[in-house]
Amino acid sequence: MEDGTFKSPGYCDETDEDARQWDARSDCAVRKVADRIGDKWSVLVLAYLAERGHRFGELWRRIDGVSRRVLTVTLRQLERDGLVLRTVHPTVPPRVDYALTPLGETLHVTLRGLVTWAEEHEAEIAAARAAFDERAGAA
Amino acid sequence: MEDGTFKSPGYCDETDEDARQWDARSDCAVRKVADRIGDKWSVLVLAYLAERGHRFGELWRRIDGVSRRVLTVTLRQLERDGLVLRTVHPTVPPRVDYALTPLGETLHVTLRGLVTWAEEHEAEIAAARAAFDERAGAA
DNA sequence: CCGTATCCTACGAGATACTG
DNA sequence: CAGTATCTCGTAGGATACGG
Repeated sequence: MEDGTFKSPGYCDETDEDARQWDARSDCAVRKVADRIGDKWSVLVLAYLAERGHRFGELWRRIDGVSRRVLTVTLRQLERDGLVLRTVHPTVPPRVDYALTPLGETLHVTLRGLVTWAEEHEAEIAAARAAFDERAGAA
Repeated sequence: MEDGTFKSPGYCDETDEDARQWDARSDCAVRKVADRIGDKWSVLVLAYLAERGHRFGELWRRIDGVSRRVLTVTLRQLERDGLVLRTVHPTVPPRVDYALTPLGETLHVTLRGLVTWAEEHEAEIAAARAAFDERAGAA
């Protein structure tokens, strides 16, 4: 995340032809997107920017808990991947606006599916957890 | 951050009614699902199990790179959340089968959306990166 | 075969202070 | 205001060895 180098050994060097359905093949794509939005804040940033453009400090204030440094890093990654557009206004004091690119918006739409799933099945998961933990406690 | 105007560690104790669209509210659900499948291996496990049931060692061999310990932890979490079913056959040598629960399958379907997105936009992201890195290098 | 128990390291990420 | 520079630390996760 910090440095420019990319991941460790190659996950994406598959040659399986019969595995292209959704398994070995997709770990590549999934891994990539997971590395991108799987961190602690990217999804939140995407969510807020989907709502409307934000200035840096504005974003920072809304996403409470994130440090300026980490927010910066997060935004840089999203910018690097073409998901977020960064606009610097040469004023004083400086002003920087962030917004979603068209590509970023398509991702956001997809992400909503995940959020929806999470919201719809929150109760089921909680129930499963409770049951599991009780079994574990009983044992 | 420390001014108490917001909530520090608790993300999911919201009372906002007007925020239910997709912003502050959804960070809760998204955060939960992200914590669940945002780790290095869960998505892969889900993918393989969606294909068909697997035994432990089978899974371990297919997802090369994961340690037994971490695979165990991953599976336990998924089991705990009701996404994966673990069946122990009281034979000797022991045999343990893993499969997706119905809930797990619904998540898998949703996840495919993300994979599809990643595959469809892989090239765009690569291009954006190249452009970004070049700008960075030029500066 | 299917794990658990330990130990250990690398990296994500918070705190803090400084710059343009 | 919008970052950058350091330092530090918690923890996910790898290696390895042992247990049922």
